[in-house]
Amino acid sequence: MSKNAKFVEKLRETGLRPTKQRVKICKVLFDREKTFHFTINDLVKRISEEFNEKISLATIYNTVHAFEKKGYLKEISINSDKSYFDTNTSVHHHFYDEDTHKLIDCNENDIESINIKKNITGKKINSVEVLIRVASDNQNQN
Amino acid sequence: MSKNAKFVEKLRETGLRPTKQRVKICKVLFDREKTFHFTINDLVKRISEEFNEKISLATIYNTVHAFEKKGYLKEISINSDKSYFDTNTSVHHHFYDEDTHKLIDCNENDIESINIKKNITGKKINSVEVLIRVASDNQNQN
DNA sequence: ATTATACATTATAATCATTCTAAACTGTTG
DNA sequence: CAACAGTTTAGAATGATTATAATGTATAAT
Ligand SMILES: [Mn+2]
Ligand SMILES: [Mn+2]
Ligand SMILES: [Zn+2]
Ligand SMILES: [Zn+2]
Repeated sequence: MSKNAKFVEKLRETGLRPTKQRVKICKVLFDREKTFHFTINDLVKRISEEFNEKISLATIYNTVHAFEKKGYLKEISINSDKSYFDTNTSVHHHFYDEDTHKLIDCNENDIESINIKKNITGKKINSVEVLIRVASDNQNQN
Repeated sequence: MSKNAKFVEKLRETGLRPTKQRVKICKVLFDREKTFHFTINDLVKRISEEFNEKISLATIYNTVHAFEKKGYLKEISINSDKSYFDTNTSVHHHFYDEDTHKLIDCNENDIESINIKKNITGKKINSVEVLIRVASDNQNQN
Protein backbone atom coordinates (compact mmCIF):
# COMPACT_ATOMS: atom_id res chain seq x y z
CA MET A 1 0.00 0.00 0.00
CA SER A 2 1.34 3.45 -0.88
CA LYS A 3 2.06 5.97 1.82
CA ASN A 4 -0.74 8.10 0.52
CA ALA A 5 -3.25 5.26 0.65
CA LYS A 6 -2.21 4.64 4.26
CA PHE A 7 -2.90 8.21 5.21
CA VAL A 8 -6.26 8.13 3.45
CA GLU A 9 -7.12 5.02 5.42
CA LYS A 10 -5.95 6.59 8.66
CA LEU A 11 -8.11 9.63 8.03
CA ARG A 12 -11.14 7.48 7.20
CA GLU A 13 -10.64 5.48 10.40
CA THR A 14 -10.59 8.76 12.28
CA GLY A 15 -13.90 9.64 10.68
CA LEU A 16 -12.40 12.37 8.54
CA ARG A 17 -12.56 12.85 4.80
CA PRO A 18 -9.15 12.62 3.16
CA THR A 19 -8.75 16.18 1.96
CA LYS A 20 -5.44 17.48 0.64
CA GLN A 21 -4.84 19.57 3.77
CA ARG A 22 -5.35 16.58 6.05
CA VAL A 23 -3.16 14.31 3.93
CA LYS A 24 -0.39 16.93 4.21
CA ILE A 25 -0.79 16.98 7.97
CA CYS A 26 -0.50 13.17 7.92
CA LYS A 27 2.68 13.34 5.86
CA VAL A 28 4.30 15.66 8.34
CA LEU A 29 3.14 13.64 11.35
CA PHE A 30 3.26 10.00 10.29
CA ASP A 31 5.76 9.71 7.42
CA ARG A 32 8.79 9.26 9.67
CA GLU A 33 10.95 6.52 11.07
CA LYS A 34 10.92 7.78 14.64
CA THR A 35 8.15 9.22 16.76
CA PHE A 36 8.50 12.81 17.92
CA HIS A 37 7.01 15.53 20.07
CA PHE A 38 5.61 18.75 18.70
CA THR A 39 3.59 21.83 19.48
CA ILE A 40 0.92 23.22 17.17
CA ASN A 41 3.36 25.96 16.26
CA ASP A 42 6.03 23.39 15.33
CA LEU A 43 3.51 21.67 13.09
CA VAL A 44 2.53 24.90 11.34
CA LYS A 45 6.22 25.65 10.73
CA ARG A 46 6.93 22.17 9.33
CA ILE A 47 3.97 22.35 6.99
CA SER A 48 5.01 25.70 5.63
CA GLU A 49 8.59 24.44 5.20
CA GLU A 50 7.76 21.11 3.55
CA PHE A 51 4.96 22.30 1.31
CA ASN A 52 5.60 26.02 1.03
CA GLU A 53 1.96 26.47 1.78
CA LYS A 54 -0.16 27.48 4.70
CA ILE A 55 -2.96 25.45 6.21
CA SER A 56 -5.43 27.31 8.37
CA LEU A 57 -4.90 27.06 12.11
CA ALA A 58 -8.48 25.94 12.62
CA THR A 59 -7.93 22.94 10.33
CA ILE A 60 -4.70 22.04 12.10
CA TYR A 61 -6.25 22.21 15.56
CA ASN A 62 -9.32 20.26 14.45
CA THR A 63 -7.31 17.53 12.75
CA VAL A 64 -4.83 17.14 15.58
CA HIS A 65 -7.62 16.87 18.13
CA ALA A 66 -9.47 14.33 15.98
CA PHE A 67 -6.31 12.19 15.84
CA GLU A 68 -5.87 12.59 19.57
CA LYS A 69 -9.43 11.47 20.21
CA LYS A 70 -8.93 8.45 17.93
CA GLY A 71 -5.67 7.59 19.70
CA TYR A 72 -3.24 8.37 16.89
CA LEU A 73 -1.75 11.23 18.88
CA LYS A 74 -1.18 11.81 22.57
CA GLU A 75 -1.33 15.15 24.38
CA ILE A 76 1.33 15.90 27.00
CA SER A 77 0.97 18.54 29.70
CA ILE A 78 4.13 20.24 30.81
CA ASN A 79 3.15 23.75 31.63
CA SER A 80 0.23 26.00 30.95
CA ASP A 81 1.98 27.85 28.15
CA LYS A 82 0.99 25.48 25.38
CA SER A 83 0.17 21.87 24.61
CA TYR A 84 2.70 19.30 23.47
CA PHE A 85 1.67 16.40 21.27
CA ASP A 86 3.35 13.07 20.76
CA THR A 87 3.25 10.66 17.82
CA ASN A 88 4.30 7.94 20.25
CA THR A 89 0.95 6.83 21.61
CA SER A 90 2.24 3.98 23.77
CA VAL A 91 2.24 4.28 27.55
CA HIS A 92 5.51 6.03 28.34
CA HIS A 93 7.02 8.76 30.46
CA HIS A 94 9.01 11.88 29.72
CA PHE A 95 12.07 13.86 30.52
CA TYR A 96 11.48 17.57 30.07
CA ASP A 97 14.60 19.59 29.40
CA GLU A 98 13.99 22.92 31.10
CA ASP A 99 16.86 24.51 29.16
CA THR A 100 15.74 23.61 25.64
CA HIS A 101 12.03 23.02 26.39
CA LYS A 102 12.20 19.68 24.59
CA LEU A 103 10.65 16.37 25.59
CA ILE A 104 12.57 13.09 25.58
CA ASP A 105 10.86 9.73 25.82
CA CYS A 106 11.34 7.51 28.81
CA ASN A 107 9.88 4.08 28.11
CA GLU A 108 8.10 2.04 30.70
CA ASN A 109 11.09 -0.27 31.08
CA ASP A 110 13.37 2.70 31.79
CA ILE A 111 11.46 3.06 35.07
CA GLU A 112 10.94 0.40 37.67
CA SER A 113 7.25 -0.37 37.85
CA ILE A 114 5.15 2.19 39.67
CA ASN A 115 3.04 0.73 42.43
CA ILE A 116 0.37 3.01 43.80
CA LYS A 117 -0.76 2.01 47.28
CA LYS A 118 -3.52 4.59 47.55
CA ASN A 119 -6.77 4.68 45.63
CA ILE A 120 -9.68 7.02 45.21
CA THR A 121 -12.98 5.31 45.96
CA GLY A 122 -15.38 5.15 43.04
CA LYS A 123 -12.69 6.17 40.58
CA LYS A 124 -10.69 4.16 38.11
CA ILE A 125 -7.16 5.02 37.04
CA ASN A 126 -6.98 6.25 33.46
CA SER A 127 -3.26 6.85 33.27
CA VAL A 128 -0.09 7.04 35.34
CA GLU A 129 2.49 9.36 33.87
CA VAL A 130 5.87 10.38 35.21
CA LEU A 131 7.45 13.68 34.30
CA ILE A 132 11.13 14.09 35.04
CA ARG A 133 12.30 17.67 34.83
CA VAL A 134 15.98 17.99 33.99
CA ALA A 135 18.32 20.91 33.51
CA SER A 136 21.94 21.68 32.79
CA ASP A 137 24.30 20.14 35.32
CA ASN A 138 26.98 22.84 35.31
CA GLN A 139 27.36 25.92 37.50
CA ASN A 140 27.05 28.71 34.96
CA GLN A 141 23.33 28.88 35.24
CA ASN A 142 21.30 31.95 36.06
CA MET B 1 4.11 35.25 67.46
CA SER B 2 0.76 36.38 66.05
CA LYS B 3 -0.50 35.04 62.77
CA ASN B 4 -0.15 38.48 61.30
CA ALA B 5 3.46 38.80 62.39
CA LYS B 6 4.16 35.43 60.76
CA PHE B 7 2.76 36.60 57.48
CA VAL B 8 4.75 39.81 57.64
CA GLU B 9 7.86 37.75 58.22
CA LYS B 10 6.99 35.42 55.38
CA LEU B 11 6.53 38.35 53.04
CA ARG B 12 9.82 39.91 54.12
CA GLU B 13 11.61 36.61 53.53
CA THR B 14 10.12 36.57 50.06
CA GLY B 15 11.52 40.03 49.50
CA LEU B 16 8.11 41.67 49.52
CA ARG B 17 6.85 44.58 51.57
CA PRO B 18 4.01 43.57 53.87
CA THR B 19 1.19 45.53 52.36
CA LYS B 20 -2.42 44.97 53.37
CA GLN B 21 -3.22 43.25 50.07
CA ARG B 22 -0.35 40.81 50.46
CA VAL B 23 -1.19 40.04 54.08
CA LYS B 24 -4.72 39.19 52.97
CA ILE B 25 -3.37 36.86 50.32
CA CYS B 26 -1.27 35.21 53.04
CA LYS B 27 -4.30 34.77 55.27
CA VAL B 28 -6.18 32.99 52.54
CA LEU B 29 -3.22 30.82 51.58
CA PHE B 30 -1.39 30.05 54.80
CA ASP B 31 -3.87 30.40 57.67
CA ARG B 32 -5.17 26.83 57.40
CA GLU B 33 -4.68 23.46 58.99
CA LYS B 34 -4.41 21.52 55.77
CA THR B 35 -2.65 22.31 52.54
CA PHE B 36 -4.75 22.71 49.41
CA HIS B 37 -4.68 23.20 45.67
CA PHE B 38 -6.01 26.27 43.95
CA THR B 39 -6.19 28.17 40.71
CA ILE B 40 -5.75 31.93 40.47
CA ASN B 41 -9.48 32.16 39.94
CA ASP B 42 -10.14 30.17 43.12
CA LEU B 43 -7.90 32.56 45.02
CA VAL B 44 -9.67 35.63 43.67
CA LYS B 45 -13.01 34.13 44.70
CA ARG B 46 -11.83 33.28 48.22
CA ILE B 47 -10.46 36.75 48.75
CA SER B 48 -13.67 38.40 47.67
CA GLU B 49 -15.65 36.02 49.92
CA GLU B 50 -13.50 36.33 53.03
CA PHE B 51 -12.82 40.04 52.84
CA ASN B 52 -15.65 41.30 50.67
CA GLU B 53 -13.03 43.18 48.77
CA LYS B 54 -11.25 42.84 45.48
CA ILE B 55 -7.48 42.70 45.03
CA SER B 56 -6.19 43.46 41.56
CA LEU B 57 -5.34 40.45 39.42
CA ALA B 58 -1.87 41.83 38.75
CA THR B 59 -1.11 41.90 42.47
CA ILE B 60 -2.40 38.37 42.92
CA TYR B 61 -0.34 36.97 40.05
CA ASN B 62 2.77 38.82 41.16
CA THR B 63 2.47 37.71 44.78
CA VAL B 64 1.71 34.08 43.93
CA HIS B 65 4.68 33.92 41.58
CA ALA B 66 6.94 35.52 44.16
CA PHE B 67 5.92 32.85 46.70
CA GLU B 68 6.43 30.16 44.09
CA LYS B 69 9.93 31.43 43.34
CA LYS B 70 10.74 31.51 47.05
CA GLY B 71 9.41 27.98 47.47
CA TYR B 72 6.32 28.77 49.55
CA LEU B 73 4.05 27.60 46.74
CA LYS B 74 4.35 24.93 44.09
CA GLU B 75 2.96 25.10 40.57
CA ILE B 76 1.32 21.97 39.13
CA SER B 77 0.81 21.39 35.40
CA ILE B 78 -2.23 19.39 34.45
CA ASN B 79 -3.33 20.81 31.17
CA SER B 80 -2.79 23.95 29.22
CA ASP B 81 -6.06 25.53 30.33
CA LYS B 82 -4.73 27.11 33.49
CA SER B 83 -2.17 26.71 36.25
CA TYR B 84 -2.80 24.96 39.52
CA PHE B 85 -0.92 25.95 42.65
CA ASP B 86 -0.27 23.96 45.80
CA THR B 87 0.41 25.10 49.36
CA ASN B 88 1.99 21.70 49.94
CA THR B 89 5.54 22.33 48.78
CA SER B 90 6.95 18.93 49.69
CA VAL B 91 7.85 16.40 47.03
CA HIS B 92 4.61 14.58 46.30
CA HIS B 93 2.46 13.28 43.50
CA HIS B 94 -1.12 13.86 42.41
CA PHE B 95 -4.35 12.27 41.45
CA TYR B 96 -6.27 14.40 39.00
CA ASP B 97 -10.00 13.81 38.96
CA GLU B 98 -11.05 14.33 35.37
CA ASP B 99 -14.71 14.61 36.40
CA THR B 100 -14.37 17.34 39.02
CA HIS B 101 -11.06 18.83 37.82
CA LYS B 102 -9.71 18.63 41.36
CA LEU B 103 -6.26 17.54 42.54
CA ILE B 104 -5.71 15.09 45.38
CA ASP B 105 -2.34 14.60 47.03
CA CYS B 106 -0.48 11.35 46.74
CA ASN B 107 2.43 11.34 49.12
CA GLU B 108 5.77 9.79 48.31
CA ASN B 109 5.04 6.83 50.55
CA ASP B 110 1.77 6.15 48.73
CA ILE B 111 3.92 5.14 45.76
CA GLU B 112 6.68 2.58 45.75
CA SER B 113 9.94 4.36 45.05
CA ILE B 114 10.49 5.35 41.46
CA ASN B 115 13.75 4.13 40.05
CA ILE B 116 14.78 5.71 36.77
CA LYS B 117 17.28 3.58 34.87
CA LYS B 118 17.88 6.07 32.08
CA ASN B 119 19.66 9.38 32.33
CA ILE B 120 20.30 12.36 30.10
CA THR B 121 23.99 13.17 29.81
CA GLY B 122 24.99 16.56 31.14
CA LYS B 123 21.65 17.03 32.83
CA LYS B 124 20.63 16.73 36.45
CA ILE B 125 17.18 15.69 37.60
CA ASN B 126 15.24 18.56 39.16
CA SER B 127 12.05 16.70 39.97
CA VAL B 128 10.21 13.45 39.42
CA GLU B 129 6.46 13.85 39.51
CA VAL B 130 3.72 11.33 38.92
CA LEU B 131 0.30 12.33 37.71
CA ILE B 132 -2.46 9.77 38.04
CA ARG B 133 -5.55 10.65 36.04
CA VAL B 134 -8.71 9.15 37.48
CA ALA B 135 -12.35 9.27 36.47
CA SER B 136 -15.70 7.90 37.47
CA ASP B 137 -15.82 4.10 37.59
CA ASN B 138 -19.42 3.59 36.53
CA GLN B 139 -20.88 3.03 33.08
CA ASN B 140 -23.07 6.09 32.71
CA GLN B 141 -20.32 8.18 31.24
CA ASN B 142 -20.41 10.02 27.92
C1' DA C 1 7.46 63.76 62.17
C1' DT C 2 8.54 65.12 57.40
C1' DT C 3 10.24 63.92 53.36
C1' DA C 4 12.37 61.34 49.67
C1' DT C 5 12.65 57.18 47.52
C1' DA C 6 11.83 52.83 46.04
C1' DC C 7 8.49 49.67 45.82
C1' DA C 8 3.23 48.41 45.17
C1' DT C 9 -1.37 48.57 43.52
C1' DT C 10 -4.52 49.19 40.16
C1' DA C 11 -7.29 49.53 35.94
C1' DT C 12 -6.64 48.77 31.64
C1' DA C 13 -4.41 47.26 27.53
C1' DA C 14 -1.61 43.78 25.28
C1' DT C 15 -0.34 39.09 24.33
C1' DC C 16 -0.83 34.52 23.00
C1' DA C 17 -2.72 29.90 22.65
C1' DT C 18 -6.87 28.09 21.56
C1' DT C 19 -11.70 27.93 20.00
C1' DC C 20 -15.63 29.80 17.51
C1' DT C 21 -18.10 31.61 13.48
C1' DA C 22 -20.04 31.86 9.27
C1' DA C 23 -19.16 32.27 4.51
C1' DA C 24 -16.98 30.09 0.61
C1' DC C 25 -15.38 25.61 -1.07
C1' DT C 26 -15.04 20.52 -2.11
C1' DG C 27 -15.55 15.42 -1.70
C1' DT C 28 -19.06 12.06 -2.09
C1' DT C 29 -23.14 9.97 -3.48
C1' DG C 30 -27.01 9.15 -6.37
C1' DC D 1 -24.13 16.61 -13.16
C1' DA D 2 -26.66 18.09 -9.03
C1' DA D 3 -27.38 18.13 -4.21
C1' DC D 4 -25.71 17.68 0.19
C1' DA D 5 -22.87 17.09 3.93
C1' DG D 6 -18.68 17.86 5.43
C1' DT D 7 -14.40 21.07 5.14
C1' DT D 8 -11.46 25.05 4.93
C1' DT D 9 -10.56 29.51 5.94
C1' DA D 10 -9.87 34.30 7.67
C1' DG D 11 -10.94 36.64 11.11
C1' DA D 12 -13.25 37.39 15.51
C1' DA D 13 -13.89 35.84 20.24
C1' DT D 14 -12.25 33.87 24.49
C1' DG D 15 -9.66 33.34 28.53
C1' DA D 16 -5.45 32.99 31.10
C1' DT D 17 -1.56 35.52 31.84
C1' DT D 18 1.60 39.49 31.50
C1' DA D 19 2.81 44.35 30.60
C1' DT D 20 2.05 49.34 31.25
C1' DA D 21 2.03 53.49 33.45
C1' DA D 22 -0.34 56.45 36.52
C1' DT D 23 -1.37 56.78 41.38
C1' DG D 24 -0.58 55.25 46.13
C1' DT D 25 2.17 53.57 50.20
C1' DA D 26 5.90 51.44 53.19
C1' DT D 27 10.34 52.51 54.71
C1' DA D 28 14.38 54.76 55.86
C1' DA D 29 16.91 59.13 55.93
C1' DT D 30 16.73 63.64 57.50
MN1 LIG E 1 -7.08 17.90 23.11
MN1 LIG F 1 5.12 30.55 37.76
ZN1 LIG G 1 6.77 10.85 24.15
ZN1 LIG H 1 -0.44 18.64 46.11
